[in-house]
Amino acid sequence: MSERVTMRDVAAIAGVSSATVSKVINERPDVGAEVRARVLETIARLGYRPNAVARGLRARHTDTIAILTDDLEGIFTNALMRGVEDAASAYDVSVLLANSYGDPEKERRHLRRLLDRQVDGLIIMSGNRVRPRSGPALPLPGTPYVFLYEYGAAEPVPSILPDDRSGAELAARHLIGIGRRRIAFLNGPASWDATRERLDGFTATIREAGLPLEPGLVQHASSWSPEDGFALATAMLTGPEPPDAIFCGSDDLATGAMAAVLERGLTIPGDVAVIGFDDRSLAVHQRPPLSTVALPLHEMGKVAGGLLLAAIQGEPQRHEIIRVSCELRIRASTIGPDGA
Amino acid sequence: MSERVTMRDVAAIAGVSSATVSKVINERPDVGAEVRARVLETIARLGYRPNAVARGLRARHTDTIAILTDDLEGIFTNALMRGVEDAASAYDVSVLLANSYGDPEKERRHLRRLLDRQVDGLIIMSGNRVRPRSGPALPLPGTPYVFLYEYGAAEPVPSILPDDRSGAELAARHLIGIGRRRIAFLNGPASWDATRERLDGFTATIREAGLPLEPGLVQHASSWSPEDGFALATAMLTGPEPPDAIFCGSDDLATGAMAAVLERGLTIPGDVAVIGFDDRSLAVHQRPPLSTVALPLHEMGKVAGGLLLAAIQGEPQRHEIIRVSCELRIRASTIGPDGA
DNA sequence: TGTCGCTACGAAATCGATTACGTAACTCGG
DNA sequence: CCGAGTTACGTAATCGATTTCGTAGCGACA
Repeated sequence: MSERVTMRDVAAIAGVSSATVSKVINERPDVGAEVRARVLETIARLGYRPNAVARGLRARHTDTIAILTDDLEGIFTNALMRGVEDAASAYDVSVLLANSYGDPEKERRHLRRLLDRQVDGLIIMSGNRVRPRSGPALPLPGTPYVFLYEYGAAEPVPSILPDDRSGAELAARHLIGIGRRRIAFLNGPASWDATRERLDGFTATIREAGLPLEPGLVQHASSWSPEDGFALATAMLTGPEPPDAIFCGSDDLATGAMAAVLERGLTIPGDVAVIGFDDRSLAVHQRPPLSTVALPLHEMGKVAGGLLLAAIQGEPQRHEIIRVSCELRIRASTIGPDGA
Repeated sequence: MSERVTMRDVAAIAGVSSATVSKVINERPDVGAEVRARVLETIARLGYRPNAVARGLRARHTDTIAILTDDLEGIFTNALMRGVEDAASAYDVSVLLANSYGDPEKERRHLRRLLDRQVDGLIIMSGNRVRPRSGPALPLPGTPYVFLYEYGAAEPVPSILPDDRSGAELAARHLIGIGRRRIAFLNGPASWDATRERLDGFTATIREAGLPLEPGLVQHASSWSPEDGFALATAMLTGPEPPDAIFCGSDDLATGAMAAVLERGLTIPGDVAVIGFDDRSLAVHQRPPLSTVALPLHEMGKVAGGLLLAAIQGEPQRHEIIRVSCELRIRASTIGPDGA
């Protein structure tokens, strides 16, 4: 229970007023070199640290932004948050994480608390409450916010998304480039916006190359799970003309698809090349290691953080959807020892 | 930039003093029913929310605790944090997450910031700075803290760990129970405390059952990766007397081990039963689904949160290592269609 | 009726910083 | 040598709540 040393203590010992100490800390110009040195020395000697709560009260900003997410497993949040932190650390702003785990009530509570806590801005990865399906949206009084990895936001604020369409194009072109002719797309659930955009990119590229695009080659799974990937891939492979490449909507789907290929005694990538989407860490540990289209999570976070910080500094916010390019990660499931 | 409504506004409109408003909010007894109702009505009508920063300054507590972690991937942190949040929500305390991603400098900065921010307590899952290998530990002035999932803490504070020893016993007994006689232990790196404890539990159980315990049956991997699991399991299986069961130190190791078993044309669990440790989400998606010893992450978080909150309420802290029991999750890799 | 004890409320200090403003001391040109 | 301008520091208000303490009003009781 040792009493913390306050600014007054420093001032008294250094023989100046607390206003001067404050000026030294905030590096204001109107303080002499001699006094500054004495104050600095006293601060160091006493181990003084400013009380951020008191500072926040008076200064009317807390140098804190928050991420509001509902990512159950925290799979994507980690990388996204790291990007945001990288952007924020340049401004000496710290980042809070509030996870509702998909519970709207929790989300509401979190949002209220964050606002009570006077965060300077919000990154929203969870739109249940802010843009609810029904009922009024929670007002965000004067607090800037941006959407991150949230499809379909209509507010007049930036919204940062991966470039799903061009990501799918990347995958398709890669498979075409290694000589595949019957390329299947094992897409995610049709209800997701991302799958539609990826479908567009895939279809355009395949059509452009003059390759077949039969209904059987393009399927929507009903979830993103490996189990669904296994089931759908098995169905594709048992058809009359099986594909020689499968582009999967997620690494999990691809994991299941690879199991299906191997179980039928076919080789990867010799008989069937497989490529995923996301680049989750499991991708590299697959046998064979899974080629994939990497989601630019870190970069997306950086962009979101940068825009939010700019908005906090007073820059006007426009409504724009910012697409961040995906990156192709080529591994052994498309170019392997038994391939090409 | 709409000015936020303050307590004074509420007081003025309700025709009372701000002291009274404060009392209503904090549910103090000395306020009449009639006035209370009027204040409450005014608060609701104006949409007033108390400013947590101002409150924290005067009340000298912020109703906030923080988790300091260095978990790069955030694999365990998510579940742990959820446990902490569950414990904290009963006290209406919110939980901050600070991740150093293994960078000691970042950890130092986070810790300083959290203390500046006057958090009421800390859960430490990252001991670099608090108990550094070299150099002085950062003092935590009057702020209670507990260690969570941190081996080898020597401070006079509680330290919450999984019961690794009995977890290993659980696995060994299960394998014995399904009739296996040559049980191998593909343990994690020997430098980790947990592996030693698991080894103790495993050895004791096997010895007690009178089963063989040759050096070849007990191996340490040099990492926790599937690749190492694959390599070591392959070595075990190509020996003169291959095991009929493999207990792996992590689900990742087990994933590699299963691949090794299958690649040699053996069946799981028919020829070789495989069981892991951790119960990461990938376990259930394996083919076959992986039996495993589940780390009680959620419960550990709850215990840690509960103890920290108790300490904040003023209860004295003892130095004790609290072990939380692991749980056996039996799936098809030990009891499957081709097994038993 | 006078006094004691409660109850219910308000005035004002307080938490620990930031900041607008006032003012000595000093500089410098005319 | 004087007045304006600059520099360097201090005084005091302020941020928005909590909390201590004082007191008006009331009922009860002797």
